[in-house]
Amino acid sequence: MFLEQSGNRIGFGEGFKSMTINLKQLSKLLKLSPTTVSRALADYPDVSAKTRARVKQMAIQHGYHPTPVARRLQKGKTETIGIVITPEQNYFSDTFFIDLLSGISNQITRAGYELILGVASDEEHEMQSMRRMVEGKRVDGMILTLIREQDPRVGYLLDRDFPFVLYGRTRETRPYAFVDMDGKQAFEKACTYLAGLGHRRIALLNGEPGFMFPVGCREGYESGLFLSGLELDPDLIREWKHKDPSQSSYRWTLELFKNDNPPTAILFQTEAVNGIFKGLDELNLQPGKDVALIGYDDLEIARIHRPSLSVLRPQAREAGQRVVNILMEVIKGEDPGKFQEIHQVEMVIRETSLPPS
Amino acid sequence: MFLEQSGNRIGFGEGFKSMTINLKQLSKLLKLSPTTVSRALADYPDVSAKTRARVKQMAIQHGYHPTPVARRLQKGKTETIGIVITPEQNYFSDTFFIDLLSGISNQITRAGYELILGVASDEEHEMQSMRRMVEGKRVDGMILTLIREQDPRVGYLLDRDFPFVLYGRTRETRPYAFVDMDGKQAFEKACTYLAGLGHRRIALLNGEPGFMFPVGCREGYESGLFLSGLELDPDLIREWKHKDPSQSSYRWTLELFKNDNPPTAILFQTEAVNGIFKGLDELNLQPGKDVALIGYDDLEIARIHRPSLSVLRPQAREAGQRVVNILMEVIKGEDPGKFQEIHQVEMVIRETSLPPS
DNA sequence: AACTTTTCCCAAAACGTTTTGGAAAAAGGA
DNA sequence: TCCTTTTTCCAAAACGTTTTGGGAAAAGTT
Repeated sequence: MFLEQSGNRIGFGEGFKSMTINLKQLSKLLKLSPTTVSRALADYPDVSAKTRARVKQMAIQHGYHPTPVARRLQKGKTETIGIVITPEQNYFSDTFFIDLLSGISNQITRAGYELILGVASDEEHEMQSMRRMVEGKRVDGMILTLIREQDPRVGYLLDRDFPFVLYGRTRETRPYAFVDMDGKQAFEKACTYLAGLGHRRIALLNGEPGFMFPVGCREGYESGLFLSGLELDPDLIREWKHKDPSQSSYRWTLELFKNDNPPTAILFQTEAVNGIFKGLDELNLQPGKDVALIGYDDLEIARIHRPSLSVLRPQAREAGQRVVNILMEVIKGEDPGKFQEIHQVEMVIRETSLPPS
Repeated sequence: MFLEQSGNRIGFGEGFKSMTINLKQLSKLLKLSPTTVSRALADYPDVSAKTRARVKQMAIQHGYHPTPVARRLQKGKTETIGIVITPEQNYFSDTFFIDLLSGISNQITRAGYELILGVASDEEHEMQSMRRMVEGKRVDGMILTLIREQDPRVGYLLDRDFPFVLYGRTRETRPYAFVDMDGKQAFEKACTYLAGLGHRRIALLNGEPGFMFPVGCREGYESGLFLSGLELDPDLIREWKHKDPSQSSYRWTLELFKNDNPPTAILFQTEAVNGIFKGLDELNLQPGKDVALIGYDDLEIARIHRPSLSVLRPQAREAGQRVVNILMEVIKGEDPGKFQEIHQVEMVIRETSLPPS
């Protein structure tokens, strides 16, 4: 292999300075001032239609793009949004989260902004990664996910008056912007639906305590039982762990059926479905037939499993887009308290939500 | 809710300009020139130890961080690395990919750089997202994953002499930097191991054609057969699709066992394991007992499944770190052809790799 | 024709750093 | 003491934009 051929790529250490034309050069080419060229490209009204066209054409011809770094310095904005993920908490196995991220990313791009990603191994690093972004002046705003009941990140950002939007909610009295799914309404709907089918023993295999989402799930579950005239039986409520959803939900599934009066239906987050299937299999119970199942989140497995899983389906992409749009408003200086959205969740009935046998 | 209380957060539209102290202010406080302060913080030798200490102390006291945007402009670098993911191709269900990303992210942070993320819905958007980063002067270098045999991204970047590193390889004669797992060696090892146990009919349920990784897997598989004195039977090779690994691998599993002389062992990428388990279940075959299984990638399911799955385990975190370190060298101007790493993959024997019954 | 308004353009400043190219002060050597 | 070297600091320029605050020319008005 001839390595000599790489001799012509010297000087890439110059980064964005090399390669392309800049404003001054372009303006020289056009025999105009940089001012006019800049304003022409930005569609200011004080440059004639003719020169504007000429400028734009020349810009395209030479592939000119204003260097973002320079614009950012002048504008005093980073044009950048930060997000920190913690794979430890297994959020990622979710196609749901990817959809959310996809909505976020696309909307950010549309706004001409950038999304910078931090990957933290635990709660402490999560905070550390966020502080680097905020105090290091690397972002104009933050997006937070996987919110805890008491979430130090929220207090931190509120104290600094730094723009942010939550996907989810937390226990905090000061106003802040968020987009959340109506987990309560979703679980209430699923619960009353099952009760309507005749189920009397409905279990809840809930997410990890400490996080905010399971709180709403439980509220919806209890409210659903109440509306259906059913008693709450604490023995029918269990909580799995983020660290290994499959393992813990498997154990708790077995546990649920040790009951003298076992459940005929289970509500849960779809993340936990593998453990549940495994548990039911071991108990020789057919999912959907012997035990009705409704999961929250429409993961791939829900669709491909036979019988296919009835689910509650949050619109993650849309939510992601809303999060970004709201964050842009907050960055502009709008009052975050004005932006508190709770999105409805649709229920998709498939094969695992039959009446009790 | 009293919204008036947010009256004190006016003016955040100023972005990073507000909030914190800048170099000039800090230098005034210290009665030094900005030059000296800057150089003191950067540990230049031409500032006395005493003032250096004084400067650093004051900087910490006031929480001063040089504004990255300004530094980038001056240095002519974005201090930013780009990566584009395409969830469509289902890469993300992999804890493996998260580990890779985690290694990448941490190493980038350590270098004081930023990782910007693009999320593309398909191949075309993938290219578009990358072009935005490269031509828009938003990054100093790119990281590419999920490489295809013919990958237009590689040609594009080579043509522009733009720094990049592949996680994976492609068919390209010009020299480029990459970090790859030795899929060939891994599959060869797994294959000879199974043959050593007495298996004579070993199937390969390979990844999607068009991508580069399955090419190595197949080579290793064939080489393993050869080394073990076994014939290659094309009927024992099938390929699933990225779009729905479970569904397609399920179908191909059933297909494999329609054979008059069915396999007693299957090699595959762990992504496809759900489909395989389902297929075997339907055929009343016990994984591990009736059919030996070795998957590539140590996903959660491999560990928690009973029987637990024997796997080939790539060190994703380390690979991610290497990718970044190499990219930094390439950005500095080093010859990319010098950096071509192939990492060994270890085999973890668990419960699904027994001799044939 | 003289004055006013509108249209179109531009020079200079600013954004917050780092780097360049000295220069003054201190220390060392004769 | 005078000259040389070393130490320590700094003013000014530069990075590539956008914005500010006009100003000249053209068009409209009387």
